[in-house]
Amino acid sequence: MAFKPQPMSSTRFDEITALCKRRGFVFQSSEIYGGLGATYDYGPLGVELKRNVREQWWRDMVYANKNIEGIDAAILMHPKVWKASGHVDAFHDPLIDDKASKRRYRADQLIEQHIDRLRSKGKTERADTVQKRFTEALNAEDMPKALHSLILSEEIRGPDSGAFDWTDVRQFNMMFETKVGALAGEDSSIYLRPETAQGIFVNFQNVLATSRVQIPFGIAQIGKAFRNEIVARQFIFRMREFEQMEMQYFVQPGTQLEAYELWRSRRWDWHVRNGIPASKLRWHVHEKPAHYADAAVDIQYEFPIGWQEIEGIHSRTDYDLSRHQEYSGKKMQIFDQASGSRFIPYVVETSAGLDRTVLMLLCEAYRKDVVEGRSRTVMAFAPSVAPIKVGVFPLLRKDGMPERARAITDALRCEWNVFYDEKGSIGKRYRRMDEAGAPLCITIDRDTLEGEGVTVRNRDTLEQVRVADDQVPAFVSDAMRGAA
RNA sequence: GCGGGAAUAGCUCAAUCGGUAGAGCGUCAGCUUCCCAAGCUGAAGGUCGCGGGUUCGAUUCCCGUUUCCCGCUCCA
Repeated sequence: MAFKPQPMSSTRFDEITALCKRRGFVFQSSEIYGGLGATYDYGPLGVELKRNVREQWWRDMVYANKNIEGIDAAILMHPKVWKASGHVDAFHDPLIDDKASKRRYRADQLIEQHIDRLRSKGKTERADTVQKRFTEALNAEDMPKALHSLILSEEIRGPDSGAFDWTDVRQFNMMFETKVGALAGEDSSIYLRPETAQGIFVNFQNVLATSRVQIPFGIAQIGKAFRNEIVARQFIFRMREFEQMEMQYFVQPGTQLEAYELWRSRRWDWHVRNGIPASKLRWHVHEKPAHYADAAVDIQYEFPIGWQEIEGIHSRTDYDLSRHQEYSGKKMQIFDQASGSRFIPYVVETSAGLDRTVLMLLCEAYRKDVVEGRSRTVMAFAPSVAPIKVGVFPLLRKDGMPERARAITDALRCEWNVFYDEKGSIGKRYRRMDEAGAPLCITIDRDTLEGEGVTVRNRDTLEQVRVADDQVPAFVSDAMRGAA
């Protein structure tokens, strides 16, 4: 996965994060205690935005496809899951820093290179000795320390600096560990899942047996995942606790690339439908897919901080199911009646970051423009994801306008998230709703009391139209579905 | 994780050469105004990021720590 930070042009990104806090989209976690790194909370507007994204995804992935079912697996899973998936090995790297060059290396790889060098110089005996000590160190109780002393005693130097100025070897475990009291065995440590996909794979047979789906079919899930990032920065783009929207699509071996192409375009279109212009999206093809994949591509969005991945579409082969079959001893096969054969399905994965999608929508929606010489800040959300759908105001706080406005608010409240406001000048109230991203504002004026209907103000065009009272719900409905 | 910078009201910032802090905006209460914020009045809100040290006294000086920003580094 390529992560190339671009030079920050980022007053704009800062402005967006500031607005998020000011208006209640996103707060830093545990702020009153000084904050917890790379962890954020969603405020009243943020939670609505996030819920809307989640619902749009579920609608498009689960309801819109008769062969896709949803699940909601636990965050805690049996430790063997992560052995089977390869995460235990892949997430435990012993790392060491060269203080001179400020570069970081895998400690085990430094030693392996050292051994290779000895061999190529013909110092076979010496290489064997080091190899033996290396193997011992890897199995040592304090493996990082053992590797460290081996690097020191062999006087292995920094490959880039030639210096001999190392930090300690530290093990960066990307998975969060926690304890389960009742778990049998020598170790009660278990992990908070680093991805939601495995919850789908381990339930593959359960879903197959209970939901009458037939291959090809998909299992969808939205849920939290946890990664102990070494460097976690850039607001909610990279968090230690984050939420994924994943769908694993199970297909006949040999048809995976067809499914891969299908989901590539489906996922791209979904982002466009949420209001992201295609010009701000691009494909990023993995030249060297991960060990389990035969094809992999990311959808990237052009954030103010540069092009960054928001979703991956990966053809994962039968790697995961095969591994679970091997580690669990349970069959992960499907019986094909037509041919009478059994096979382990291939899997095409769509894996989108929910928080990243939210951040993308925030960045895309944010704009400043000028209305009659006055600047305004607008969150131009698509109606489908806007946290507040309609603001309702009495033009004046008298003559029965507030009562009338409240009645209209209550009528809309059961279907839409509406916001009633009678404070301050009408212009100020419009601007407040602009910052919250409400697509429509309804204003009750004297003519409304005379039976002339209400005015509906469009956030983006600032146009106002008069709508009869009894037509308001239908008008709002149409607007929210994009008809207006 | 390393190096550099920063941290004062919700936000943007000021002041105190060491003697417990102000403004604008925002928020709240009211007034005014029939349609695009910065009209009027009033109020709330800060142990000056946190902990320790020096001092009669620390927001100010020193040390540590946390968080944020920038650069590097890492990432299935």
